[in-house]
Amino acid sequence: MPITKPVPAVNRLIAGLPDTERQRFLANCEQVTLNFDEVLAKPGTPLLYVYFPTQSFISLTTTMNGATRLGVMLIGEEGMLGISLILGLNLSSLHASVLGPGQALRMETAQFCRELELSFAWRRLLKRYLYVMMGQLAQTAACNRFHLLEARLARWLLMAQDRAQSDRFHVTHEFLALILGVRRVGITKAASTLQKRKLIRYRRGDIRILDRAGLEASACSCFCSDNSLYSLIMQAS
Amino acid sequence: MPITKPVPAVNRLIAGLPDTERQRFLANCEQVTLNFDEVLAKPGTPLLYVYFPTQSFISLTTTMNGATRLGVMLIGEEGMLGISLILGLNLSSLHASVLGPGQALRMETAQFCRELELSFAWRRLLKRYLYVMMGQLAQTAACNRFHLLEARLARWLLMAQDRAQSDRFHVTHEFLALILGVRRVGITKAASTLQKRKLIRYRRGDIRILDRAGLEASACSCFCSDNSLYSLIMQAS
DNA sequence: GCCTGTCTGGGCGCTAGCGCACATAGGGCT
DNA sequence: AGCCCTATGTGCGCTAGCGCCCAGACAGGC
Repeated sequence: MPITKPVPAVNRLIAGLPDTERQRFLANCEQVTLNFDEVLAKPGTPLLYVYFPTQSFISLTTTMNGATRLGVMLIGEEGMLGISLILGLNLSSLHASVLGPGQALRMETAQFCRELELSFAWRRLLKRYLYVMMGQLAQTAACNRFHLLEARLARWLLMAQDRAQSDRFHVTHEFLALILGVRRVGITKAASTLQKRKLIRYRRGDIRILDRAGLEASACSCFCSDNSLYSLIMQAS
Repeated sequence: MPITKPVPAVNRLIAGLPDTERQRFLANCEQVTLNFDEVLAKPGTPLLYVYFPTQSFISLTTTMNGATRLGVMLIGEEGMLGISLILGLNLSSLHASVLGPGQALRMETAQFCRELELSFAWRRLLKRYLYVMMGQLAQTAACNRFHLLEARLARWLLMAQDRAQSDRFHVTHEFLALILGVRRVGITKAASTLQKRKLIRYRRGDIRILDRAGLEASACSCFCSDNSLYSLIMQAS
């Protein structure tokens, strides 16, 4: 069995459960390693498992006309994949793939539905999480419309850093272009500006955040708004 | 009491309830007239009433930094205002104002919560409606990113026509600019192209759809996707 | 060592939409 | 009638990002 990081590998949603429920839930979960670029959900198909990233993170993208894609959400240890089950629907409308490889907990969807029925705490928590997601979705929509690429890129890098729980992660310009809905060259230009300002450093897909504060200053306010909304709703008694 | 239109004034969500529940629910509703530009919800504040438009429609917009706004959703007889209550939160994250004046049914939020607790059918219906809204939100995000203004305008006009249940309604270029997140001049340009092509006609804020089929051809595919998603999810047994 | 595939950088002409400023026209009010 | 306010139309220079293409640079496999 591989040695895990010294940091306890938890998921914030699961951590939000009352002690006894959490124990029971964890006992029914399965620990898995997610590999880079692994596809966990396709639009229009049901999910087999729900996932709770602990040290990995997942990217959700919309698909238009089957071709064009656009990143709409990033899921790390603060969230889960499969939230639509709280609405009683096992149907993904988005594409989900692994962006940050690593550990996650998972559970079969049928089993998870049973857990939901049993646990008021789970339902309450996940309804709140869904509310936050909707808020962030609306925020992202506006962000894509109004903010300049450099600011959006900075925002995204910060979000990724939080979810990777590390100041380095792997993502190429090509991939960023797909997620932010721009050309690859656009990313190259924006990223190299950030690099010249010593905020980040990258080399063949390995990105490293050098100056988080500076990056926050370059990012649009959406990053802040998202975080405020999350803590406002999720920690509310 | 004013004479209503010959068309039966119903709301599709309410119509989706089983007969006995619908009767009871309607008995507890209040019929109101919504006035143009009336504000029904502000971000960060609780709702007093939930609204079910029957012949009116409501526009939802995000607010960024308090200033810039962007339309994200349109609510007519196919939907409701106050869906976040299904998540157990009485908190609007969006701005809601009346765009198409007319009749609507409303209920106090506290009362509505009680109805939700009592009715499995309501919960099921509204969870599905929320799922559809999320899908449409993601679609709109991508639409705003990729599609040209003229197509987005055409899409919006079609959505408004459906919700107004009429081929004419009132909305100025200025307002459209706000909702679509562009300059007023941009709307003037796009709208006059549509007018030259005899798809629409407008004069001082009074818009009339002349050629729906033609407009559909000019609109982006998002209009179709939205409708498909709605009927797929809402009519499913 | 070489070769191939992936990743990053840069140039060039183009367009949608921006910001700003001004012009015209209809409707309602006095 | 005269006036003002709102709604629409137009012109001009500017920029972010597009599409396309090619160049260099590094890594891994043979």
